This record gives sequence, structure tokens and C-alpha cells, in this order.
Amino acid sequence: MHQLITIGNAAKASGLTAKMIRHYEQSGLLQRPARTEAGYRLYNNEQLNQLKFIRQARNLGFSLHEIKSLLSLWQDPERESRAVKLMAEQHLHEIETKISELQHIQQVLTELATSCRGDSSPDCSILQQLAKID
Amino acid sequence: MHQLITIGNAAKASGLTAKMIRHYEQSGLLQRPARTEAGYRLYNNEQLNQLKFIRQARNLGFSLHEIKSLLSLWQDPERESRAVKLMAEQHLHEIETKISELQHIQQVLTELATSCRGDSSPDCSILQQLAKID
DNA sequence: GTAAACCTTACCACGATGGCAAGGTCAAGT
DNA sequence: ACTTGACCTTGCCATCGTGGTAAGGTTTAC
Repeated sequence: MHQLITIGNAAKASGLTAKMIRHYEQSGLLQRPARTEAGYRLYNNEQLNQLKFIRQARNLGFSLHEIKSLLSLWQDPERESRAVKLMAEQHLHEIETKISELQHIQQVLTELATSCRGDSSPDCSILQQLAKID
Repeated sequence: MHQLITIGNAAKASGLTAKMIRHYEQSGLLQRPARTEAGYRLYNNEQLNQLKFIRQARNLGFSLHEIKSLLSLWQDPERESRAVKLMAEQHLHEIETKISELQHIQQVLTELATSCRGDSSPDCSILQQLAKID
């Protein structure tokens, strides 16, 4: 099954865009694929799976830098699952930190929005609060 | 009290950096401040309050574009508090959407991290899941 | 044979911030 | 008066991930 597909089809099959695939190659996530005589990129099945892997990891918010490591680990038969788990936990920690920050903002914004009458008068507790000198 | 301060002191007093203050001026958030003969920017008290306002709004995650609107509303005695409240609610909605997205990621990552033994063996359910073809 | 749909590279853009370089200015200490 | 250090100026480049556009070459289908 050494089926080779062009970048547009690889994009469709992976859920990425051709633009992103080229960018990932440029960023060193992917090895340079084969080319036709005319210079068209050709992807085999293994490379397509790598693209899908990247997409899954992107959907979980891993950075390209992190994904580069994850791909290395994936392709390394000598890896220790410890290393992978560590990356997941670190990323999880960042996610949880961001959630906390956003929840704090959510709380403040909710209070502000609630306290503002929101009518045609210029009096606005939101602006008052933003302008407060603390 | 027409006390004029240079950008470094305005930065300290507002909690921004001089770099950011110049950038906000460049982006049209702030009117061009007075200058000394040597070209140093000089900020008065009203402008300092604007800087503090910007910082508060930035801390709530408003974009510079949104802050430009908020500043306009703040300075407009004819404003309707409705407009301000609407902006706050729209921003709140975006925040809540982001929180939901991150919580979904959090859930998946937690499951993944839990399911991986994290030892010296190469077997790793995280990688298996990322590589899954769905 | 031509048109549509694909591919190539090379640029520029976003948004908000940081960094660095090369230079001018001011204030304090000697 | 002179030096030193701390400030200020502008301008450019970098980040991160993605999108756009332009100018051109190639393949496919009719």
C-alpha cells in the first residue's frame, strides 16, 4: 500500500490545511516528503498518520514545539512512557492555570455586567470600576 | 496639579511597560502626549489615569481594539451604559467559550494522563490515543 | 486545446509583547 | 567641567500559529 497522495488530499484526509502542512515541514516537525518530477509533495501512509497525530495533538492545545517532542517519542521504540506522561501532565497543568485565570476574569466580568444597569443613561459602574485608581 | 511625568515613571505608576505605552500610542489608543524639547514624552494626570484604565481592561482580557472602544465610551458624556454593558457581556461570552474549550481539553488530558502508566516501558496509551485513526 | 483545479515559492498580515541596537539627554558624583 | 549611569528616542526583528495573496508552473477533465 505505498499509496502516495498530494498535499491537498493529505490536507483533506488529516483535517489540516495544505498551508499548515508546509509550515510543519518548515518547522521541522515533518521530514521532507518525496516529490514528483514537477516538485509536488507526495505523502505516504506513514506520513499521513503523522499528520493526523499532529492534528490530534494540536486539538489538545500542544504547541508545535511540544508536538515535535511527542512525535520523536512516538517514533522512538526505546522511549519511556514516563516521558510522555510528564509532557501530558505539564500541559495539563498549564491548561488548568489558564482555566483558573479565565474563571477569575469570568467572575469579575459577571459582577461588572450585573452591576451596570445597561440603559440609556451614561452612568456605568463598569467604567467606574475600570477607572478606579485602587 | 499639572504634574508631568516621563514614560518610565508613567510605566511604573500604571503597571505597564514603556514599550507597551508607546505601542498603545502607536495603535491609536492614546493621543500623542506632550514632549520636552529633547523629545521625551510627558504624561499628565489624566493620561496616567487612561493608562491605568487600559491596564485594568487588559487584565480582564479585553483586546486593544475593544479597549479603544471602552476608552471612547469612558470619555463620552453622551454614552449609553447599554453600550458598555453589551461589550462586557460579549467579552464574557467569549471568555466562557474559551473556558469550555479548555475544560474539554482538561478532561481529555486528565483521562490520557491517568491511563498512561508512566514507567520505563515504551507502552503508552497517550501516544496510542493520539495515533488513533478515528 | 483550453479551462479548472491543483501545485510551487515568497512575501505580508494579525495581536500583544519582548528584545536589541545605535544614538541622544539628564542628573549625580568626582 | 567631566564622566558615568540611568533614562529617553526610533527602528527593526522575533515570537506563535494561521491566513491571505501573488505570480507562476502542472495536471486533469472535457
